[in-house]
Amino acid sequence: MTTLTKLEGMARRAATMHDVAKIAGVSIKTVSRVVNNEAGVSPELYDKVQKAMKLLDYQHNEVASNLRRGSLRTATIGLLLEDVSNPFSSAVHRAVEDVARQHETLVLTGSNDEDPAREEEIVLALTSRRVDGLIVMPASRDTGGVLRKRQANGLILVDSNHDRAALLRVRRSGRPVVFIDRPAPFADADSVMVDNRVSSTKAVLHLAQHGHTSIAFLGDWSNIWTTAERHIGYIEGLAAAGLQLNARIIKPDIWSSEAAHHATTELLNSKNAPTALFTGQNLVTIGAVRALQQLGLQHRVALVGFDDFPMADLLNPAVTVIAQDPAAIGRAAAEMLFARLDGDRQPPQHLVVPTRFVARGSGELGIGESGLVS
Amino acid sequence: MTTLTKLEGMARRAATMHDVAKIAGVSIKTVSRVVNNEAGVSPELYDKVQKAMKLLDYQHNEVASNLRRGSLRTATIGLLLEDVSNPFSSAVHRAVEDVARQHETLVLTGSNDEDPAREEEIVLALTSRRVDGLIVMPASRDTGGVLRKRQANGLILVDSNHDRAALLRVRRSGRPVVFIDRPAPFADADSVMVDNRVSSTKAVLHLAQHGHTSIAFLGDWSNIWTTAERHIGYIEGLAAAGLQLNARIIKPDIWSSEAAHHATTELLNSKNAPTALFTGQNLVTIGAVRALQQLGLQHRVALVGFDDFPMADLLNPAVTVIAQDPAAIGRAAAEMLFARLDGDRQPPQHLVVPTRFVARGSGELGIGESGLVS
DNA sequence: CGCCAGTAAGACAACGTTGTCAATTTAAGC
DNA sequence: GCTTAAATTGACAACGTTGTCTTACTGGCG
Repeated sequence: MTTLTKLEGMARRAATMHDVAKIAGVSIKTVSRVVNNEAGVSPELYDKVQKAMKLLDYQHNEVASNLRRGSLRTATIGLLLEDVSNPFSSAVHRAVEDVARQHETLVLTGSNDEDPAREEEIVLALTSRRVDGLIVMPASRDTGGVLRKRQANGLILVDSNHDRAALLRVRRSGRPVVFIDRPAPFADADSVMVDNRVSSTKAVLHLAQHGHTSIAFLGDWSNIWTTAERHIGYIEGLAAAGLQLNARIIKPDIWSSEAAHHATTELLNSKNAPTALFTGQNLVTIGAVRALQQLGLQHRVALVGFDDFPMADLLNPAVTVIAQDPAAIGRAAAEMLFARLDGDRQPPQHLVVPTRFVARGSGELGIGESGLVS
Repeated sequence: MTTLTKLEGMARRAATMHDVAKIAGVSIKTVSRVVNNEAGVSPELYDKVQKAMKLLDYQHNEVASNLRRGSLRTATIGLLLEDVSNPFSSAVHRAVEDVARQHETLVLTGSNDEDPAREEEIVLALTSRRVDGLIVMPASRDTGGVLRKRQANGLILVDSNHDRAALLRVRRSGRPVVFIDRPAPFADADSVMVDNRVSSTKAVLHLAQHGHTSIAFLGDWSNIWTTAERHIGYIEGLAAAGLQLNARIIKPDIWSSEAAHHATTELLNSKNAPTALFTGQNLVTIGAVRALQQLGLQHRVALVGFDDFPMADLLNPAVTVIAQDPAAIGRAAAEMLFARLDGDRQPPQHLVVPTRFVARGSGELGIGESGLVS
């Protein structure tokens, strides 16, 4: 009664240890030992089991294995981004994947589209699949309430009151979460960000040094934390340069490249048009470039953008930017996460990854100058 | 003996149905019924269970659930790309995610970097986590053997002999696999691609129509299937236009933007330099643009590139391309996959997604012309 | 020859869940 | 009041694996 059994149910079902054991004529536990390379299996049986596994195309079921072992590790982490197809996000993704690979871990991704409800949905889906940890770029678009309040002496950021129930639950369950790009919504979580404020201040000072006194700000949704920080940096830059704040050349809440195109055109067609632009995000910069080209002003109006973008160096003039290093951000976040998974119990870390100011031409145009190149 | 039990082991362990049942004073099966919204639970018990779940922060364990239900669905699919941070790949990723969302499914991603060994590794990791299906952009870089053979009358593609053991196993286990961008390595799998050959022929004819008789080809690694197809399309285009094939203006195996830069410079500095370029890939096009700009020839040498890229329309001249629609490819592939998962038993489908020829200027430069813009 | 240590192998329960079926309660019909 | 059907509820096994413990065997030593 060792091997002779009609293999009836072979229809589609994947082979299990039971099947292997039956074929090899050993107990299921012995198969388990072989699979897990445990000691105490005689060479003959080891061989038999190996052959049976090959014959049946046995594939180890990690799901069941993890369940039995106490669901300690699924070797899977979750990565929540704004949009996986955004170049910034996808560069982060790749860096995270590379670190995860070193830990034999796979990455489950989701795009929240800045929608906190969608974010909750994804977090729930991730945790029900028992991911070991989470890297999250928290959504910050508002669902109704007010996120940001103006106060007499500047801007104060008010924490959003979306209920991050699912995220909170993850924290409480003891699984590590690292936040990227934006501050952690909970006090006790790690985060990796760049210094949006200081970088923006530098950009404005750079433009001021080239003689500009009328510098516009074009920003993404102002309830996004990074946008607000960059806005504050802009204001501080003007102050540091001794320039006036002029609300008429501040364009907030630009949600697309097209909107940026429109806003830029309007701005430059107005009386007292600015002589320099500081654009607070990727797509905004691109829209502004398009508008400048259409107006034929690309060599007369200076431009510095936050976030680098592909081809920025091939445009004419090439675009000066504050470049973030998404790969460094992703790598740092992933390394933090795996450190936590390996038992690191330090107090929460808040890493700041430096930005790089890349002068390419568009930010170095002086007043009235016509810096023709090629 | 209903609720009074010392909650000792509450340390870290996530709450299970057992815990909920104990608190609610019902059987575990009743909890299961509530969780799964099965009929036949009285309002009172339903309420009690709900309260207990909230109290304990109960989170359903899909892993165990799936195990019991027969591992039929994990509501997770695998997506294998060349590199998640490549714009083409990430656009595909996003489209796949959107379709997956409609099916309440998460996406596990991996980058194979054109390395078949890495691909096998990821496939193994994915299947051991029991993904429901796979979308794969098959790696085609060679690991030693010869993939492509020249024959007297053109190029013949030879199937690679990497052992795709893991992928084969997936197929045999009955789980669906859809291949994208490149043909399926097995006869019985679905695929979604563009017609690289015909599109390339069109590009060459377009250049010929603008008077060019000396049209160069710059291609990616020639053992990548798409590259080979585009090469064939190029040759067929020349033939259709009645032009000579000139091996000295064909530059194969360009592996980076920098290499493309170098190859282009060399080409245009040689005697009998071509008057038009057809670049067979994204990064190659970008390198060529950079070289043309540096040589000051961007308005004298025509250029058509395969694959659209960001900012192509903002360059001067704007770059004419054959644009693929990665979102359409991803969407189609995901829809095919879910159809299979829902029981579709049609013979293998091979979908061809159309390309779009986008004339922007660089491809419309005539011989000797100097099409100055702005 | 008997005893003990050491190794190899298997029996069994358990991980957290759900399918099956039996037990219990409730309501209704005569 | 008694029978019967319907609705609730729970006991138990099972999914595929691994941890724990027991059993069977080997050989060495006194």
